[in-house]
This record gives sequence, structure tokens and C-alpha cells, in this order.
Amino acid sequence: MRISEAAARSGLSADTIRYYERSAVLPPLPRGADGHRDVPARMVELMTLLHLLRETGMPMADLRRFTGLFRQGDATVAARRALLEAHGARLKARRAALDRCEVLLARKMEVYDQIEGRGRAERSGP
Amino acid sequence: MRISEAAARSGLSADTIRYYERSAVLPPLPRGADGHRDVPARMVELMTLLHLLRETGMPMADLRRFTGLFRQGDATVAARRALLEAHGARLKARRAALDRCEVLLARKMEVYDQIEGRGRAERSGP
DNA sequence: CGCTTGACTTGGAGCGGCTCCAACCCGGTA
DNA sequence: TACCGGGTTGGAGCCGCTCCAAGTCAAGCG
Repeated sequence: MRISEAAARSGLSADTIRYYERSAVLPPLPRGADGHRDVPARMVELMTLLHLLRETGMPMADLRRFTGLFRQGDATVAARRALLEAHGARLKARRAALDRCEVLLARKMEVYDQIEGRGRAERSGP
Repeated sequence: MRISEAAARSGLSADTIRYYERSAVLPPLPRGADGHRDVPARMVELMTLLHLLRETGMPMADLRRFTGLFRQGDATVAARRALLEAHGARLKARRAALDRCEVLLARKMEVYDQIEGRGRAERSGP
């Protein structure tokens, strides 16, 4: 399939796909007779995973290692598992940050309510 | 207090604090006789908020607007609320991404279990 | 008193991860 | 034939830090 379709399906942008290929996060993609990339359907699955991993904070270097391992087949499953488990920890940390932020926003909203309340109904009764 | 203490308390790095000052995310910080920044205690609160907002994906431009409004006092509460509410949407999106990623990781782990299971106990009974 | 240590200062370079752009090519349709 | 709508490349630009060199100053110590 064309790069644009792979982009649409995986969630990566076409630019990002090309960038990933350049920087060895993706393997060299096969080309059609016209020199255009002809993305194998099976690649889209990997791209989607990469998209999700990056979106949630896995660094490029780890993506690179991951796809490298992936290309070497089942013998590397243990190493891949380790990478993904490490990422699990990152997810946890991110969730914690989201939680903290949400709590703080809620508190801020209360403060704002009070300020605006005072503004609208100054010295309102108890 | 010194910049290092403000950093430790807020979660921002000293470098980042200086960078934020340079780029008008923080107001010009007062200096002591020795030329060192003397961070007012009240600023730490703002820095902590900024840290949490950035950590969860608010862009610099919004931080800048936020602190700008903050410095203008209570009249800007509505605008600040709007910024924080917009950020609430970002939090939601991030959480969704985390969720999707976690689901996918769990699935991957199952796949890996099977592959490794096959490896260790080939053609084990039903 | 001089010397070292440590925390700070500035300006500027470097980096991760894209994102956008100009300039070009190719195949298909009006 | 002229023009689209895709694709290609190389390279610049951007965001948000992060690190570094070179310098200044204050405190503590022999």
C-alpha cells in the first residue's frame, strides 16, 4: 500500500514514517517500479504499535531496538518483553502525573469559583 | 530562596527555570546583591503548577499566557479557567492513549507467553 | 591572608523528535 | 498537451529542554 494509506492506518504521519525509515526505526521499505514505497500490510501492525509506544513516551532508541529485535524473529521475544515491560513502568508514571494534574486542576477550579463568586455576589450572606 | 531550592521544590530543573525566565514563561526573577536569583516563596507554587502542566503536555505558549494572566490578577480568572479546562481535554486524550497502550501491551505479553511456551514445551498436550 | 570549594551567572551549542518546504518526477485524465 | 494528485529527496526550522565553558562571588580552612 502507499505511504499515505499506511499513515492513515497506523496513526503515524507520512513524514514520520519516512523519518523513521531514515533513522532505522523502520527497516528499509520496499519500493514499487515508480520508486514509491510499497508498504507491506504486515508493516502497518508494527507501525501502529510504534505509534502507540511513542505517543506514550517510549524513546526512539528503544523503538529502534524493538524493531531490530522484531526483525530477528522469535528468539528475541524475551528482550522485546523486557522493553515493553520497561515501558509499562513509564505508563504508570505518566498516569500518576495525569492524576496529580487532575487533582490540582480540580482544586484550581474551586479557587476560581470562589474568586468569581466573590466578584459576582460580593459580601453575600453565610 | 536559591534557584536550586526552587528547583527541588517545584520539580523543574534549575536550567529549566532559567530557560522559562528567558522565554517569558516566568517573570523576571528578583536578584540578590550577588546577582543570584532570589526566588520568592510564592513563585514556587506557580513553578510547581507549570511543572505539572508541562509534564502533562501543555505547550509553552499556553504556559506563557497563563502566567501572563496570573500576573494581572483576579480579573483574568475566567481566561485562566479556560486555559486549564482546555488542558483537561488534553489530560483525557492522554489517558485514553495510555489505556490503549496498556491494552496492547497486555495482548503482546500473551502472544509472547505463547511463543515462549511453545519454545519450552513444544507439542504439549491440550 | 591566600586557596579551595561550591553554588551561582551568562551565552551558546547540541539534541530528540518531528514538521514543513522547495524542487522534482511520474501516471492518469480532460 | 497541460495539468492534477500523488509520490520522492534533502535540508531547514521548531519546540523544549539540557549541557557546557568560562567567569564571579562567598564561605571555610590552613
